[in-house]
Amino acid sequence: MDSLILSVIKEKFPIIAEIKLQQEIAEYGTIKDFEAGDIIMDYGSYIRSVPLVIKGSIKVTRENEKGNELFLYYLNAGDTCSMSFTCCMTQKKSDIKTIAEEDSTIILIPIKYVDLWMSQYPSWKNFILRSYDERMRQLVETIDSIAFSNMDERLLKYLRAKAKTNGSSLLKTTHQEIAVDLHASREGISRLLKKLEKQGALELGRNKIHLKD
DNA sequence: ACATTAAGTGATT
DNA sequence: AATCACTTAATGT
Repeated sequence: MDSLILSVIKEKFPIIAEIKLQQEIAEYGTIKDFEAGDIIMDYGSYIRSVPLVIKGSIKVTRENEKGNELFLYYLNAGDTCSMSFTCCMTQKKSDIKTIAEEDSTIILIPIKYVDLWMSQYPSWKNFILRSYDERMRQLVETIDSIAFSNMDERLLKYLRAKAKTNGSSLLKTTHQEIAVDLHASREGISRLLKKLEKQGALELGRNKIHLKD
């Protein structure tokens, strides 16, 4: 059993309360490290385990058949990937791609235990359901920001989410990257950013955006 | 100094 | 708002 996992679970996942469950996670989970930019899961891959994020942050992106990408949300320490449960359970290919936003560490739980613990440990079931609920809310928010808000609001939301997940208001990114994530044109993003800069919401530089509050 | 890549601009649809 | 066809600016070699 891995005592590092044990202590990190206690610290980052307080909702997982049963000692016995913590020990099982430590016994059957494996730690994996990723460097910023690493692709953790790609479209079309089959998933055999569920990740618990213990360090860093992970960017979750959706892609359609034509290769159009769309940013969905970030996973941070204490989060898990809700998509991976259903993916595992139904043996379907992944519809999403996950990339390490920063250097990140996750614990991989084999699907067999994810399933088993649902019936054995109330706090596990609770944790899974709560994660689902949270993610669902976040997705709905994302959907209506796509459906109803103008691009500049969406852009601001995107920048704020990025700042939050990185714990810094100085974002290292390019207009092109943002355009891909938001499924917009680079020129459009440049113009909107310029507008936001004039409004005093941020400061622009090459490869960087300084977000002001 | 030169090449490469990011960002800005105006016109067109 | 997207796309095109540039221009300008920043950066790496």
